[in-house]
Amino acid sequence: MKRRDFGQYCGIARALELVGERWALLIVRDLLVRPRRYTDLQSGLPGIPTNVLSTRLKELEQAGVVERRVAPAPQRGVVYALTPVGQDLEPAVLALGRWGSAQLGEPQPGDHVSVEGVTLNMRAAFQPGQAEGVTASWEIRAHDIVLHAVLTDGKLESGVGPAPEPDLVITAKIDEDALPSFRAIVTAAKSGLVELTGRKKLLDTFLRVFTTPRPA
Amino acid sequence: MKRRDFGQYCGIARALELVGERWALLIVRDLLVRPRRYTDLQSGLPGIPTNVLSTRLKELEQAGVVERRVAPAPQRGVVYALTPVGQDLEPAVLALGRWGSAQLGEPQPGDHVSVEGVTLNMRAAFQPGQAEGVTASWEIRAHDIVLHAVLTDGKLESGVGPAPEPDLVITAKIDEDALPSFRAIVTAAKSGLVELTGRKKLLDTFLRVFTTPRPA
DNA sequence: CTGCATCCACTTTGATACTG
DNA sequence: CAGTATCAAAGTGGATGCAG
Repeated sequence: MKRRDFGQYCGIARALELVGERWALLIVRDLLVRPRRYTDLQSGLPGIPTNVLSTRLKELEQAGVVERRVAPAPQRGVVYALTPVGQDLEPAVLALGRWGSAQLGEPQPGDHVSVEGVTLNMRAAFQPGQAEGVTASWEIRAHDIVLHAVLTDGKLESGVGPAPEPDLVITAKIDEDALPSFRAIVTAAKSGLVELTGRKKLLDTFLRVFTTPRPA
Repeated sequence: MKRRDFGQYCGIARALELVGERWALLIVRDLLVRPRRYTDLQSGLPGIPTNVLSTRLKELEQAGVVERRVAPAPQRGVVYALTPVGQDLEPAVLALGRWGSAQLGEPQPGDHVSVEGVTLNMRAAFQPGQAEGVTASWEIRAHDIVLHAVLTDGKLESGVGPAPEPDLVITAKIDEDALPSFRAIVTAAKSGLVELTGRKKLLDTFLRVFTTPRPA
């Protein structure tokens, strides 16, 4: 397996050699949220050819970014997860996501949204400066998407699924045929198109702590 | 010109659609340092096929990342520069560069180093926390590479070429046949393999402010 | 079922040559 | 200087096959 390189001794070039190929960073994005199986990745990345997914996983494994685990006793099967090196990609992925979010136009017909995507876009929107000292937890729901954000003294933990004891559950009322993207959720929240269960005042906190800078 | 997209309404996917193709971010890297002409880019990116450079520049222009300027009176010709949107990519490029720098092994035979690469790797190594309140300027030299870093009350300005009135000129003594990468420069500085002109105590400051985390 | 491998049409890349 | 033209090789997307 010969790697095509850029012939530059440079951190950026190296990064692109390791995770710059098509679909690679989207695989990493999904794995940043939680370990996934082959078919999970496949369905979370609509349009990825199966052989490309297979190839990428091998390359990422060889690059030391992804780890292939054969799950043990109970639910056996293969699970892909990020190595510590792979997890170190999070700041870079979030930075890219911030920039990309500002360049998002309207959803194209055929676009999909995954929980992983929404979770990462939420993390990208996180403003540590606005969160200092804040402790609170949210559960966010839209269509069939459920995720949570837990702030503990300004530190963020986030992931898929319900929060254990959410201070506030935000259910965004998004049009049946519209996409439940993070942006759409925030827009809904700003317009009051949400159902709130819990400490309703924490909605403003949420909107302050998770801010997508307006696209120019 | 049909864009292949990822079918996801997600900031990361959007970013990859706009600047995720081969060579694109390296072009952006070079332009983050200074506007360049076609042939400058070509020689700074050894190995890029000319038709690919041409195609990328058109795509990046259409994406609103790069601007094609026909230079006026004196030195006429075409100059490529980043738009404000393109400049907003800097945090993402630096984050990728930080990660990639940690994954750099030894230079491969045939690897090149460009001033643009060194400059960006230096910016990626910048630790704002260590620079608070610091005002100083350095000129860094190695082989035929010359760049500068000017800290004004903790704010960094950096670029190619000599500094106007450098507080310290650091000339790294790097083996004739070794690459003058930023990493090599830092290594040389740590080993005292440098020639210093000016306020020699600022070498330690430099090393503290520009720190590449050790690769694991 | 999951986790791929194989096959094939199509597109992109890389290398080189050439032009206004 | 600033690209276009050409063409072989590699990579991608889509469909299908198949073992555990």
